[in-house]
Order: sequence, then C-alpha cells, then structure tokens
Amino acid sequence: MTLQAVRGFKDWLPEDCARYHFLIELARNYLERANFKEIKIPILEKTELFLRSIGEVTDIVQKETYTFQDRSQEFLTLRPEATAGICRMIIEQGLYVRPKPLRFFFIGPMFRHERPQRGRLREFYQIDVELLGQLTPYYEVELLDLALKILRAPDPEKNSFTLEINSLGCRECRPEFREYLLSALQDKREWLCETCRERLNRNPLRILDCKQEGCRRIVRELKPLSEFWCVLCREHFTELTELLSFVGITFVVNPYLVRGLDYYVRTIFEIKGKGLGAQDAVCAGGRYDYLLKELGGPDLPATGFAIGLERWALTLWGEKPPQALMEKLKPEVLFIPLGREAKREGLKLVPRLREENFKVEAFFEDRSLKAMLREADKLGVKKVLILGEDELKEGVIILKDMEKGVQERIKREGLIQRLKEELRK
RNA sequence: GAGGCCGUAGCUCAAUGGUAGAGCACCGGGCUGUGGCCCCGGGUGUUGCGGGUUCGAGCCCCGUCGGCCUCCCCA
Repeated sequence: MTLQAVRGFKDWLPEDCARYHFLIELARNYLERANFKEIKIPILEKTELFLRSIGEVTDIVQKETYTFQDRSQEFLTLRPEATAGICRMIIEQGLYVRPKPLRFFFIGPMFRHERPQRGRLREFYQIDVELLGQLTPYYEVELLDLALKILRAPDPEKNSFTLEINSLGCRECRPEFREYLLSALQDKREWLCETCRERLNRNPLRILDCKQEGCRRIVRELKPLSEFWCVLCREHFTELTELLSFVGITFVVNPYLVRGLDYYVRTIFEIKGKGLGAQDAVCAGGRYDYLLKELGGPDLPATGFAIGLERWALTLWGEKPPQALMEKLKPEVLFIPLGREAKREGLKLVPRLREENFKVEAFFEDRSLKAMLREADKLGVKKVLILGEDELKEGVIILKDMEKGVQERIKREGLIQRLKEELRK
C-alpha cells in the first residue's frame, strides 16, 4: 500500500454514513425536542484554551493532542473535546446573558493523539450536550434521562447501557479527601503499582480507578470519598439518587468513578456499553461549575455529557450495520435506455422523476440489456424503466417490476402516476 | 509512551524454508431487447514496506508502517 489514511483516521463508506447519520439525526431529534440548540465551534482553537481548561495536568495537552504551530508561529490544537470550545464561545459571544438555562449541543469530530484500538480512534465523532444555569439536581436527572433515552432509542428492547454515577465533592470538601488520600497512601506507597506511585504526585484521585488488583485492594481499604462530602454535596447527591429512583432510572453508584481534571465537581457519570472491551464508556459527563469562571467568564454552573458516536454504533450493531439501514441506500427506479434517441429522452425523463421525489439511477452506457439488468439486480432496485426504439415510436415505456419479474408497456403520460401508485403505497 | 498477537487476491482465510492456493466477490462468454438460477473461461498478487540470513524466504532475523488486545491517558 503506497498511500494510506493517517493512523487512527477512518474513511466513512456509504454504509458508515448511513448508520452514523441515522444515529445523529435521531439524537438531534431528541435534543431539539428538549430545547437544546445546535451550535458549531471551530475545529481548531488556540492551544492556550485547552491548557487553561485542562489546567494542571498540562502534559495531557502536550502528549495527547494534535498541537502545532501555524505560519505565524502561533500554537494551535485540533479540538480534543467540545466543552472548552463551547465555553469559550459562550464567553466570547456573550451567550451567558440569554435566558437560563442555556442548552446547547454540538456534533462533530474530535482529535486525540492516542494509540488506536477498538472504539478508540484518533479522529472520532462526539455528540456533545451542555446545560448551564443554576443547576438543581432536577436538571441533572433530566439530562441523564435524556442521555439514556437517546442511547436506547434505536433499540429500546435491548438493555445495552448501564449508568454509573458518583460525586467528586466540591471545592470545599474535595481537598480534604485529597489530603487524606495522600497521607493514607504514603505508607502504602511501595505496594502501589508504578503508575499509581506516579499518580500520587500528579493525579491522586486517579488511583481510585486503577485496574491493577494490588492497587484496588489498597483502595478498598480506604475511607470512601463520600465520607468527606460536605453537607451541601451530601444533600445534593442524596436528592439526585432519590430523584433518579423516582423517575425509574436504574443506576449504579460507583464510589471509584473519578475524573482526571480539576474543574469537575459533584456529579459525574458514565454510561457503559456492552461488548466494547476496555473502552466501554459510550457516554461520559459531569458538572464543571468552575470552568467558565476560570476561562474569564461569569460564575455559571454547568453540566454536560458527550456521546461517542462510533462506540454507540458498535454497542448497537457491532461492526456490521443493520440491513434495514442499508435498504435506504438502494435506488427505487433504474432507467435503461437502448440507443441514442432513448438516452436523449432519458436526460429529460430522469430529472423529471427525481423532481417527483423518486430515487432514480440511470445508465447511459453502451452495454447489453442483459448486462444492465444484471446490474439492476445487484443494485436491488425495485422498478426498471426500459426505453428502446420500438417504445419511442409508440410513445410507451416498459415498466419492469424486478421483484415480481413482470413487465408492462405503459403510456409515457401515465408513468409518474403509475410509479406513485406502486412505490408510494 | 510500554508490552503482546497479527499483516497473503476486493473480502474471509490456506500454503514443513523448496513452482503462491480455495471459497465468495469480480471480469469475459454461452445470451447485441430481458436480471436472479445454470454452464464455460479468467487468479485479478510488489505475500504491508525496507533490509538481512540462506543455494532458496510468505515462513527465520532486524527495522518500519498498519490492525487488534492490554496498560498509560481518557478532556
């Protein structure tokens, strides 16, 4: 192979467009009914935006993003996520003065320079949903319900998604837990795995969801994060879980669910899909009450989630899209002209049929009727129109039903009416 | 970024270090105004790429690119 796509970047074949567009349209439909407004943000942002939003753990930006300098030596980054860009937009465009809550959603590709594996590409699509305002737990439940409804909508019978939630506490109480973590783990340092020893310095919360059995044993001995919640955080979480039960949402409280970044507070969640291997979070989200202010905007609490489009499709259908979706790719009508005059006629007839909203393929090649009918068969087309010299003379056209295998010579004037009757039942 | 497995035709996969194959797909014909079924014919290939070992490499070694799996990271 002399030339190939960049690693981790995937082509979308017609079949891929069919299934991804189906999911995107479905999500868009749900979001718009919940009064979320679609927005678009640029694919490139100044690197500084991500440095400031991701904060302390700056090596994430350096190691995991596509960052480069443009011709004027400015550092730019292909967006690795949507939240930072949307916050920048809200501040820059003054959207925060609009009636609260603000409800926005964005659909587009994100870029992360990570090692590709199943369900993890370097270019991948997210459906990103953000809700900003004075956020009571009611809003959070509304949002969780919406996320689950969207994910389950393509196949409501099948329960392929499970919701996990946790609370990280707030600025008042989380530092206390962090202190406790550091001191409690200090004397157990040597039993932690190598990466967790590194995490002690860089990102201690992450030790909670380490996958090594040794670390997990140690973590289970610790006092849980929930013991450190302040009164407000405790009340918030209690009300949240009570409301989730009230509306009948099944969930698992995972006390070891954490986020790597500092701006997350209180409620965080993940929705995991079945059959995805190690990368099984189809949807992840949480509150980021401090982010807008940290980026120089107003003090506006916020929460949101992002659905990974490719993972969503993988959970629903695996590698192969369902047959019903593929049917939409097939044309309804195929025009086969025999001879020069018939081709000329076709140039008028075919667009006319398309104006009537039929999906029409047309062959303008010099091939045998047999060969073209063979193609028609492969296309899966329902009706074939054959126009030859005899038909031209008589002002008729052959309408062939490919499923029944029967054909009929009908008057040209009656063609559209006839197709409507047969295809628009 | 670390480790492991893998890479042969469009696809799925065979081939002790000794002449690269099968099924499906595809192309041509039987059949220049009638599809599917059938029959006949065609292998369509830089064995990912580059080097090395060997009389001889798809197979062994090194490098590289890509895929998958686990870790890292996961905004």
